[in-house]
Amino acid sequence: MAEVRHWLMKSEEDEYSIDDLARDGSTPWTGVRNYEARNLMRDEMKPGDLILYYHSNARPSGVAGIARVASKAYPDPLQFDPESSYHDKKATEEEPRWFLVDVEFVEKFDRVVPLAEVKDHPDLQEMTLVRRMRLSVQPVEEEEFRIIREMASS
DNA sequence: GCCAACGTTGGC
DNA sequence: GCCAACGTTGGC
Repeated sequence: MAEVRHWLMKSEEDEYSIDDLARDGSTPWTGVRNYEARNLMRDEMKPGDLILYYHSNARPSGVAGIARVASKAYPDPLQFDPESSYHDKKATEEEPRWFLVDVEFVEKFDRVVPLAEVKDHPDLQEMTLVRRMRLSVQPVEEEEFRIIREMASS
């Protein structure tokens, strides 16, 4: 079996929080409309990979828990839905443009690890979260994942 | 709510 | 194919 990889995925707390994921068990990660984020989901993620669940637009923003990749990549159904704000009229069933994976709940942290603490930690300076503000799906090193999980329980 | 960062679009 | 204008993300 291939090695488990680690990721970070952002969700606006008001839109879909770690509590929503805990309630639902799992959810299709709809609405990603950034090519780099799409490519990671489509080409790199596999079932069993672990995810830091990040709340954006929150008070404070930060890592709220852990989730897991629960499916292979498949086309985001909302791109075909004219009623959806995620509709993409250039996408067709034959040639989908946007892909997603299902994400399942693993655990909610006892406390959110705020972005400010991540930015302050000397061993987390290379994280995409610190260096590039606007990518909503991003790779995380195993060591970074471990450090943040530890920060949540201290 | 403001606004900086930065990805995307479209005119040329 | 450059790059200015535009739109969105997301911290604060």
